[in-house]
Amino acid sequence: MPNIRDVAQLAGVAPITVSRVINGAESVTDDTRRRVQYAIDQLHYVPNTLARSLRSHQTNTIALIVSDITNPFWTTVARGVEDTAAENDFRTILCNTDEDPAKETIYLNLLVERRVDGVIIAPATRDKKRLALLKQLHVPCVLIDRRVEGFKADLVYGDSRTGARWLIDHLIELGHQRIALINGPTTISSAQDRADGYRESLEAHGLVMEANLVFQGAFKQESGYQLVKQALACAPRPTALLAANNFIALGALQALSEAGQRVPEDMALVCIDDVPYLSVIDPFLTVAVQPAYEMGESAAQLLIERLTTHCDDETREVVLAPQLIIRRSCGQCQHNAGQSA
Amino acid sequence: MPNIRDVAQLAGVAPITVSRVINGAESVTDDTRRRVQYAIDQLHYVPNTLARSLRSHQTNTIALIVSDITNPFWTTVARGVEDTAAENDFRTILCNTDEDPAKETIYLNLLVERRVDGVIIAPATRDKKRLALLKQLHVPCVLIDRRVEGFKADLVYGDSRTGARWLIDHLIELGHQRIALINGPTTISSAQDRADGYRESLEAHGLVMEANLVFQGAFKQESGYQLVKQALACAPRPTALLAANNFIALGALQALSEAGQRVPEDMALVCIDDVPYLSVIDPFLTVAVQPAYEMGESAAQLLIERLTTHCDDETREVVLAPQLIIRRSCGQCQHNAGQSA
DNA sequence: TTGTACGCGTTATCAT
DNA sequence: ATGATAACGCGTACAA
Repeated sequence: MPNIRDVAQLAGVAPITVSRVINGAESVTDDTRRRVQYAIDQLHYVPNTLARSLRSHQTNTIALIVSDITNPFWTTVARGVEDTAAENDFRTILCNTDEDPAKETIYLNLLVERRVDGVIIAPATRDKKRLALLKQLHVPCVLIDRRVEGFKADLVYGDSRTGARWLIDHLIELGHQRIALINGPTTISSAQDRADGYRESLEAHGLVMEANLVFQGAFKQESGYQLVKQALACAPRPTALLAANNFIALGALQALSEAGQRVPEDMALVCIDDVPYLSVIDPFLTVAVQPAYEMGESAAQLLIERLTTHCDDETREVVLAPQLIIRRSCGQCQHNAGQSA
Repeated sequence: MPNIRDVAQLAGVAPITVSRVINGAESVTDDTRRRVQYAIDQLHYVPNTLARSLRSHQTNTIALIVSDITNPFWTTVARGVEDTAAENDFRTILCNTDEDPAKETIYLNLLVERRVDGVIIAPATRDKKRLALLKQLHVPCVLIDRRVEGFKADLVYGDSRTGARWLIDHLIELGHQRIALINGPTTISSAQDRADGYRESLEAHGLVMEANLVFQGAFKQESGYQLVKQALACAPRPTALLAANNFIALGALQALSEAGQRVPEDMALVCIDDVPYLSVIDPFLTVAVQPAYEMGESAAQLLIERLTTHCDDETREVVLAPQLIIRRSCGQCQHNAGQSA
């Protein structure tokens, strides 16, 4: 593959002149520029980013580490990050940990090896040990979707506590009294927030949180499936379910379908985040949607600002409001930006 | 950020010794190794991949360029590629063109700038001009899902012609005579294959392909939606639809739902590739699934073989068989690896 | 077993 | 406006 010296030789100039042409420097005669450009075209020369980055100490690359790439919530976040990064001439490396701390460690090392300029991460656990590497090497970092206590970094997350509260408010207004929570791992702040919102709404309506109606597992379909099977065995049986995320809701639908329970006639179901593609068929699910794309945008914005200004001032925190979408079986759709209460 | 010389200095050795320790060379005393490792830990030293690649002319990175990252088909392909690459100690860069040739050009340049070792690509069009850059610079390339006539490269694709044939066979056996094809852009080989299979099956059953029952647009939900609305206006109306991919099927479901047409009572619907998440609710769609994961695996395997053997022998072609999944509204599922006829 | 010298491709700095 | 030189961080070739 041709290098800058090959081009320089063919154009009869010094390598630095080629560099100037590539980078659009002013101080080059139109004539030399033409000759250099001709040589570039002739040789199909493409500059080597590796060498460039080695010199400049900048890769123009950021990383996004998510916990589940199969979840449309995260792919939407990724789009927000990538679009914002691209607008600022940054490339994005997308990594998927599958909620596995070991994978997270591997990726963090890999990314530092590649000298990414910064990292946006949804940490697999609230343990800050793994993130320490970034701090030690002064790699700027933005936490997304999940807080990590004691780790100083910019932070972007959705207010899912409020989202959960709205959903439970909605169910209670519809007359439900026994509402089960099918949650993710409460070691993760977002799951904790949703449990908090669930409890707060119940209490605000003079109801008590019953321990045997609160289930926790993973943010996965299989977990939702298993937990809802358990929930259905409760006596008395709950009349409504809050799924803590979209995949849990899918598992719930699966379990309910197997048990011959119709939604919402036999069992009400609401969840945080929209359930992919489902509304095409039967748009009945009331959900509190987190602004995934905006979360990605916001995180990338914070990171890139830090990268370009190089100022190490106070960390910033962005909390984005959810959107309640109330859907009924009749097919009507009612979108609601404000609180439903 | 510390470099190899900082570590060497702290350990009281030469940089090359540190290099040897990092790369697990035998010829290092246990004592020096310990001292070096201590220095590495002390400084939180992480080797610089950029410099390493600059020296070795190898980035251990391949690229996968897909046409629609929102489609589960492609994310599954990506998993196959990434897993296989990772097993062979290669990293994968994932790029999404959204079927836009301009984006494709940009990505190809970007990837060459980064000196990826090889590229797996689903070309946005059958024009081989954009791919020429790879050839000129001797960057190994594997085509996936789509053929490009006159472009010599390894090739992996699913036999969707057979898939389409099976699906139409199935519909005809159920008694359907007027079957519409809702296709993608026939400039793409996979769409062409599906049209061929459609026609072949009709002819094999003594039916003729009616031009006004063949619709073509994009491999997107919106396109499927619009085309099915047109198809419903046909007189006499078709009794069955073949959607050329899963997103087109989603658009079809949307259009049918709006028109008050139930599937399959009022209109039969089959498609190539499975429709994401839908079977959780109502597993009624008969589909011909392409082995997406295996396609990714296979493509990565071909590419990495070429990278490691450095031999420029003949190009290879891998055609993978689809799997017919016949589902009925009653909830029964019948999986069928062989031909349904 | 360990070290020295040099080169990978590019750009910053300082000259001309 | 253009060029010479050195440096980024690492690994190969060869020497000690």
